[in-house]
Amino acid sequence: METVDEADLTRVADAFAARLAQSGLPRTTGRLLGWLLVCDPPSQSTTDLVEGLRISKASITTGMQFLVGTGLVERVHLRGSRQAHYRADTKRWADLMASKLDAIRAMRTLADEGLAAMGADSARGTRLRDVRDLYGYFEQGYADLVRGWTEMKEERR
Amino acid sequence: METVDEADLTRVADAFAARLAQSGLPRTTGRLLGWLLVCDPPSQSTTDLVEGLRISKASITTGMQFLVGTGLVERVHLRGSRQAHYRADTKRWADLMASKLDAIRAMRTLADEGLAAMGADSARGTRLRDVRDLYGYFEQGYADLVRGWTEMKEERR
DNA sequence: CCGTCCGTTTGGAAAACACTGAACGTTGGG
DNA sequence: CCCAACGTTCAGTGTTTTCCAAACGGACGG
Repeated sequence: METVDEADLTRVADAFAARLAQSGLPRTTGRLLGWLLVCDPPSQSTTDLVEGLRISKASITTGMQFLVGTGLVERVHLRGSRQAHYRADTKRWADLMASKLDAIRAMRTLADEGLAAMGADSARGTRLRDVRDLYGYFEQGYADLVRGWTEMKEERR
Repeated sequence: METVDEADLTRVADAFAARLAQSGLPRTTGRLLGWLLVCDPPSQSTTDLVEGLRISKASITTGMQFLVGTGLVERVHLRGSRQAHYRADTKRWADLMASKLDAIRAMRTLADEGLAAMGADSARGTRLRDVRDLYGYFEQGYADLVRGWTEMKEERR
């Protein structure tokens, strides 16, 4: 059993962080999340994280507040230790994908409201109708996708 | 033919801007894009925009550089006018939706690379495998969605 | 009741960002 | 040849964000 190079793992965590940063997540928060996906053991204490990622305690607190808030990470209490431990909850990543449906729906709704604000049949509405049709299509299809995933997970139970 | 209240339209444009701002788009750029979806006439000169949106010339230049760069807006030259005119190109919004596929794929790739960096069969890889499966599913399904849209548009031609 | 070990809050430094007015270069009309 | 109009670039300002060190407060062991 070959041991895994820790430097490789931090690189993986940082790669995740870089990608997540493009979605607006702060760098340190992304590093926390990425690290929790690859670390060993899967549950890490604050001091573990400070040591492994060279991030201040303060940043860990704020980052974890967000991650625990979204459910992507859960706090666990390990017996025998008074420290807080954190563990990635991969089941919740599906919620993250599902939440994008809200963004799509919001855009479709916006287009509908815009159309209502003008004469819905006027030539001026052509552009908004295009936008609404596009988002309407994806709203429908993406909702099916999300449903498909959850159903697949349920029947595997 | 009832005339449309211009204040209502700026409100629609601003609503779009607010939504797009949540995706990281600067406020003024979002207002430009929203306005071009509802304005009349559909093609607007820089001075039209300065007047209608109370945005500085400079911001219009930089905002339009981005919007034209993504293809969401196109520059048109109206005969008889030396001014640059901008028009929303709603066909390109589909590209925007398609580009999200890249983000999904990037995440799936990241997970795969992470798995490769560790022993792929180790128990440690469970979390990354979960993530990869999720993104793999959505990568596949979303690609089908995008394809469905383009095919639908092509056969309507 | 004291000292130690936690995590959180606070205050602030540094950097990134959005937006603007003004200066600039270019182009067409007179 | 000059003037006016137009878009771009530049430099500066105010705001927001990210991150940390230090102060703080609570809980447990002795």
